[in-house]
Amino acid sequence: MNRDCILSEGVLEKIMNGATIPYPVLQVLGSKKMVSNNIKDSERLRLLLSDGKYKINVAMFTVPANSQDALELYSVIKLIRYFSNVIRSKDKRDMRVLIILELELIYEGRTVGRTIGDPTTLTDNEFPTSQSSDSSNFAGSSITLYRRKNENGDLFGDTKTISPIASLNPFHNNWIIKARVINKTSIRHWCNSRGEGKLFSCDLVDRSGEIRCTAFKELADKFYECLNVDKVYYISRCLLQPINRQFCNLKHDFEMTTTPETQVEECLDDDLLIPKVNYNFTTLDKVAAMVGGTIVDVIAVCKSVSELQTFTSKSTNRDLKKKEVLLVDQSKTGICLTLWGMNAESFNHSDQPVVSLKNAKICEFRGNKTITPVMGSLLKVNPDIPDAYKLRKWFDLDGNQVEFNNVSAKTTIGNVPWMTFKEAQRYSQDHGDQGFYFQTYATILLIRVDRAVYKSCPTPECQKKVIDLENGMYRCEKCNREYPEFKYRFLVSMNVSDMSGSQWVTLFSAEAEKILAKTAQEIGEAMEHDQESVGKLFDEVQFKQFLFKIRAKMESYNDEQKLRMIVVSTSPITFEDHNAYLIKKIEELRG
DNA sequence: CCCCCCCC
Repeated sequence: MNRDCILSEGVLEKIMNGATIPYPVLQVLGSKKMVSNNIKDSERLRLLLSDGKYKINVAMFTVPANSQDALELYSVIKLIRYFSNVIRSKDKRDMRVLIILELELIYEGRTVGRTIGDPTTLTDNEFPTSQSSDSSNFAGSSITLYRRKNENGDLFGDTKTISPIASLNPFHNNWIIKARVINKTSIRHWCNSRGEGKLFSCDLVDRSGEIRCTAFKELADKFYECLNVDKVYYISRCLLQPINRQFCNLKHDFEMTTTPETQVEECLDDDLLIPKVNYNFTTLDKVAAMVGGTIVDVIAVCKSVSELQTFTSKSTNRDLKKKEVLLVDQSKTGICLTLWGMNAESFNHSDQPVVSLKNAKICEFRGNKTITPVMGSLLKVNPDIPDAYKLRKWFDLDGNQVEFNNVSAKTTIGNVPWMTFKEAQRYSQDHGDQGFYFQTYATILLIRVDRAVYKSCPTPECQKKVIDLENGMYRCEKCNREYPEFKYRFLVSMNVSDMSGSQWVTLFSAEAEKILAKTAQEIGEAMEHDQESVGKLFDEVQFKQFLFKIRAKMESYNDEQKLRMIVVSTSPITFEDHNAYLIKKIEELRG
């Protein structure tokens, strides 16, 4: 095969003069592992590359950790992402290099087996080494000369150029950035098979861009107090590594790690030109299409907020607090924001505010997407930014009336579809196995008083029914233990009816307590002494009407398929919503 | 070098 024509002949001269040529094809004529001071780094290569006409020996490439490809002699590669940049070498000489962020192996070296063409070496003199072509990207913004008296003969002692964050890369060592900390995590400990330690990270911005900086172990302690949110710092001598986009959506190809040589110095004359937060918002319709685990920035209106829910995790036995917020935006998409712990408790905004989230995680459960803040996320209510005002205006003008496509349908908030019991029974024939949610406006007809409460295991995380040994002890089969006491719990079976017919439904403690306005303990104790009063209490609830949100699922009992319906929430009916549903139904009937 | 972030 004649491969003489496959290289992008002459392209290196253009690239090394600042041009960006899409996907140049080059040949590897040599490679050498780079060694840098005190940083163990076997994956950085300095490459000798040829375009068939010219060759350069100043191409740098960080081999991705999972790369299977070997860049052996004579390989032919295609550059996917790259740029040329001026760096200062150890001998303080400026030189222009080609930095390759991503490449594709086209032909393995052994199949090519020779040098293509007769390339001549392009030397430094043939391409410019002034910073001008780089700085033009940041139009007179954060490239400033930082002059300072030499106080301690230290790093900032002589005249230095402040580098834009966007220009940082692993091949450029003598940089200083002037950046604002816009977000900082707390110190977190980890322990896994590879070891243990602690860390924190913070996000840094300047006018050119943003980057994450992480400090590990003793450096976490050293720098935690030195770096504070909203403050501006001069930072230098961190290690740059390719970004892991699974956990960081900052717009940068690299992230930084502090080293023992890292210098941090607060900039006391706070530079107002340095922005506060760089958002990169994704609209909710796009969020819905992304895979679980992705980190995104979103801005949306809180259409509704659930009650605080508290429960115990079955897998970890931990007590959890949760609140669900329905987020909507102009893409007519609704998505559930799940808040946990402190975030859930402190979120008390029922006035439909705008919220912005930086670095929130997309979660996926049975195909339904939700969003949740994670370590390193930044949640703001009514942020003072143009996007927030735009959204506010849209929602107040017409967003309120829009019907949203809720992509977190299987949560207790948002658009749970209306169905009558009869419709739900029919729907369950095809969809009952995986379960579904619906809502209906129904009347309580009958509560089974005798079995409304049961004696449960006193261990909070168990809840299993105990056996009364009738000697003052109660046995839990699940815990395989006997206890001197038990705890009453609700398991209420109720017959309710809507316009289509009646249905037996189950209520657990939270909802039963709401309807009966008594705790399971109170009812249980009353049952022991005064069954009549309990009967009366249940009579009072009879014929009361609620909007029932129900989870329906086909379950098998002794080889028999049975449709089980669990009430997940009861609330007073809003006739506005119910009427809108009825009108829609009537219009459907009229065709 | 973390990357867990909880529930159905």
